[in-house]
Amino acid sequence: MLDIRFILNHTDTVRESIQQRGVNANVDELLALYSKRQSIKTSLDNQRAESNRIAKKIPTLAVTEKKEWIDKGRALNQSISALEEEERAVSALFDEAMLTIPNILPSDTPIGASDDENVVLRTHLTPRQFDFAPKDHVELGKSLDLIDFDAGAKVAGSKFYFLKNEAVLLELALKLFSMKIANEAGFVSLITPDVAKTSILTGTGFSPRGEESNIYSIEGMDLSLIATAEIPVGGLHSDEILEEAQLPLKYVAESHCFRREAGAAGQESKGLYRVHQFSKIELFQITTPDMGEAAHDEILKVEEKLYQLLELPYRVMRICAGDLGAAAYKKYDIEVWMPGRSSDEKYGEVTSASNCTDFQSRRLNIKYRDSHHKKQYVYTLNGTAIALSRTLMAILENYQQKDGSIMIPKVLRDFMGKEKIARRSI
RNA sequence: GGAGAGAUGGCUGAGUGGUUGAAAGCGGCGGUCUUGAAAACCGUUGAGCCCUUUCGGGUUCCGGGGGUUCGAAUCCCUCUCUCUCCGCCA
Repeated sequence: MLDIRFILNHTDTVRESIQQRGVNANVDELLALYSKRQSIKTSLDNQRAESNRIAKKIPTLAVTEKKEWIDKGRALNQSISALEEEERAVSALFDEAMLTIPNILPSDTPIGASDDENVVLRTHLTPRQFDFAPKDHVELGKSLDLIDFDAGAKVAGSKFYFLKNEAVLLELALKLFSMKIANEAGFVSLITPDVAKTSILTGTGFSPRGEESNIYSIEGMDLSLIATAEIPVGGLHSDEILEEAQLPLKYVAESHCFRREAGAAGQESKGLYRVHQFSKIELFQITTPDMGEAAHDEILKVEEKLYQLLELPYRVMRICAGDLGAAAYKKYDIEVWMPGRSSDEKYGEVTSASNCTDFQSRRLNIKYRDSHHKKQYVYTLNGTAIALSRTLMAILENYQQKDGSIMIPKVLRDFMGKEKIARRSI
């Protein structure tokens, strides 16, 4: 959420962001609601002041005079109640409108409507040339008995799966490996609740309700399954005032992700690429505004280090205006080479690092006391260290051998206790 | 799941219907003292919103929501959370 005063003073900047992102948000309506709310509030304040004056006066009055003023107070309070109701209604509309306004954009944001217009910043490693016809991870997962989509569908529906055998070890190894690297960079490990309250969801910028919501809500409770650990970790310090000396706070969390992915289908979502449940390791930082840019770079650096150590070919993307989430001011993705993908470029997104500036912290109410003892909103940044299922599929596809076996990346061998996944003799 | 106790400012903790936005202590900030620091002493110190050039003024907020009353931190209802005991359980 932006600051309403910022919107009032920089209306054109906000309009530009809305236009460049191509989102549906009406600033004029918001401003109209704001001024309507203000005028109601002003007269409400005036009436309350009068009511308080009357209440204070009564104990000083003679018994004979009291009745008259008690009646006056009662009458005034009826008018106040009516105004309060009006104020509630307008405020609700105003709050709703505020939620539709996205973060602003830095001036160097690439212009574009969709992920097609994201900009390649750099590329690491040249994709391998196969001297045989490579299989995709679905085939590999089946032939090596690593992933069972049929069983997942039977138990939980389509787009659920069981991991089996070395796929389980590989996932666990990736978790430990990435946690360890993040720890070395000063990130504190967390395992979070897998559900969160609506206020935390909306504070982080997620919407649990509505047709397009990507969130599973729990029937009859004010709880939803989390779509990323960004949600509970963002909520961890909500309603707190931090000391500047505590910042930056750096967290790395095991992130269980539950997503409805309503309407997402087709070749691009084949196999493990787009599923209802997966895990990742998530990086999160809480910083002062000054530190934001450096923290963003640091998160990206950790991400790149992980994929470099895994020796997977990747490219770093700067995300264009139209492909940014509402909370993100600036965002980088890492895309890994996945030879089994059907798209032309065969790179698939595995991480995403966002600088959300104070957009989340304003809703979550996370502040810090600066050197002048002034309270300011913190910046929040988040990024995927490793998307486990997508990295798993990238490893299967990149490390496959002519004989159908899969080599294990060197950095994972100690965690796995083996260096190769071979066909089991049945 | 049952029974009880509680939730007050950055923290501890008073406060059961009318200058209580809130005692006291701690912490923070400013000052006196000191070569410097500590101690001591003095002063100051919650947040949001609105009006105001400044000074200042108004309003809301004592876990959340609702109610009683001219007036609620204080009374009533309800929800959430914490603690103790019992039950259940990995």
